[in-house]
Amino acid sequence: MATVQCGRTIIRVKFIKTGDVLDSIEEVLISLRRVIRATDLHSKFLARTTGLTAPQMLLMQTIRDKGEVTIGELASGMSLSQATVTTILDRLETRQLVYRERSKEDKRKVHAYLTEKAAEMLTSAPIPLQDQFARQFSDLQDWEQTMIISSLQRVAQMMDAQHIDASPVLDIGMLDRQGAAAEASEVYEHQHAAKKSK
Amino acid sequence: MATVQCGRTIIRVKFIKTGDVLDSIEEVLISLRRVIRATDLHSKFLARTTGLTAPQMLLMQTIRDKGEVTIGELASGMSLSQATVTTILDRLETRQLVYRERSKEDKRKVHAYLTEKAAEMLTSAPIPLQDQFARQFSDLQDWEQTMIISSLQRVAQMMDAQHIDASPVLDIGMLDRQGAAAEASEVYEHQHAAKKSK
DNA sequence: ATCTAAATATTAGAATACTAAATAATAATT
DNA sequence: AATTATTATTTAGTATTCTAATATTTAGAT
Repeated sequence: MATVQCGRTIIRVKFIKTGDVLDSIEEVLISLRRVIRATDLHSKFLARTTGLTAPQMLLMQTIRDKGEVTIGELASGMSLSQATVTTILDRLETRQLVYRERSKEDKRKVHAYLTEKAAEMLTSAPIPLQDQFARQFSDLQDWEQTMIISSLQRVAQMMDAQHIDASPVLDIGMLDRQGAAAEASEVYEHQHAAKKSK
Repeated sequence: MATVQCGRTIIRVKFIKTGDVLDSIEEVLISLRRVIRATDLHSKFLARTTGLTAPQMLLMQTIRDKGEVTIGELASGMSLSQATVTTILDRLETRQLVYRERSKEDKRKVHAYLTEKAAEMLTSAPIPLQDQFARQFSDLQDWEQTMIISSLQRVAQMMDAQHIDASPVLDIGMLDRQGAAAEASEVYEHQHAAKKSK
C-alpha cells in the first residue's frame, strides 16, 4: 500500500501494475486523441452555429481574458505570427466585433478591444461542450475531480516540458491552494521538489 | 477515508475538498487548453520539419491504421468532407506519398494506399513530443500512470458523451484488462454499472 | 541633433484547408 | 428501362497561416 503526500493531503493508493508501459502510453495517447478530437469537433460545431471560426473565437476570448493587449502579445500568446493576428482582426473588425486603438504611450503598439456586440456574443454563446462537461464533472465525487485535475495538470506539464529543465513531477500541492483542510495520516517521501512554472 | 473499487483493484483515497466546483472545472479546462496547445505547437513543429501539414500527416496515419480505406471512410473517420480529403490526397499524391486505386467490387469507390516512401517517413519521422512524453511518463510510478490513464479516459468519455446516452462513469475496470493481479482490502459500492462504449 | 538599430504593425503573395454546390460515374431499386 | 442512391471529383469561394517586404515609431549611440 503506497502512500503519497500531496501538499497537506495524504493519498493512500493500492493500484494494479499495468502490464506494459508502452501499452500504458498508448492508452494515454489514445485518450488524448479522443479529447482533442472532441474539442475539434466542438469548435467546428461552434463555427457552424455562430458563423465564427475557431481562431476568431479564440482570439476574442484571448482579448477578453487578457484585457488591453497588443497585437504582438496576442500573436505570441496564441503562437501565431503578427501577420496572422492582423488578418484575423481585420475580419473581426469588419464584423464590428473588435476595434483597434493605437497606444498613446508607445505609438508603435496597437491595442485590440472587444465591442459590446462581441462581449454579448461571448457570454451568450452556446458553449455546450463546456456546459455538458461541467455538468458531468460536477456530478463526480470530490476525489475523482481532484484526481482528474492533478492528472491533467501533470500531463500538461509534461507536454510543455520543452521549456522546463527538470521538474518531472507535478506540484500536486497546487491543488491545495484553495485553502481546504486535510489531515495527514501517512506520509510518503516526496522525491522531487515542487516547482512552479511561469 | 473513502475507498473505491476499480475492477479488481482497490483504491483508498483521502483527498482535499476543493473549494468550489466551478474553480475545479476551470482548472480542468485550463489544463486541457494547455495540453491541446502543446499538441498544436507540436504539429506545427512537425509541419516545419517534415514539410507536411498536420492534416496531411493525420491522413497518412489514418490510411496506415485503417488499411484499405475509401475516400468516404477517410472523410467520415476524420470528420472532414470528401472534397477536403480529395484535395489533401491530391497533394500527397503529387509528392508520391499516396496512390489511389479504384475498387474492383464497386467502381464508385476509390481506395487510398501509402507508398513505400510514406511508410518509411511515418516510421522514421521524428515524434519528439510523443517520445519525450513517453520517456517522462514511464518514469512515473505505477499508481500515477494508472491515475492519469483513468482520468484521461474519463475526460474523453465525458467529452464525446454526445453519442452516449447515460453512462456518466468511467469504466475503470478497463484498466484491469491487462491481466494484472490486485488484492482487495476494502470495497466502496460502485454506483454505476460499468459500460463499454463501442 | 542625427544616425542607426530595434520594435511593432501592416501589406502582399502564396500555399493549404475547408465547405457547399454542381458534375460524373456506378450501383441498387422499382 | 428508368429512377434513385452512393461515391468521388471538380469548382468556386472563404479562411487560415506563413514569409518577406514595408512603414512607422522608439531607443540608443555618436
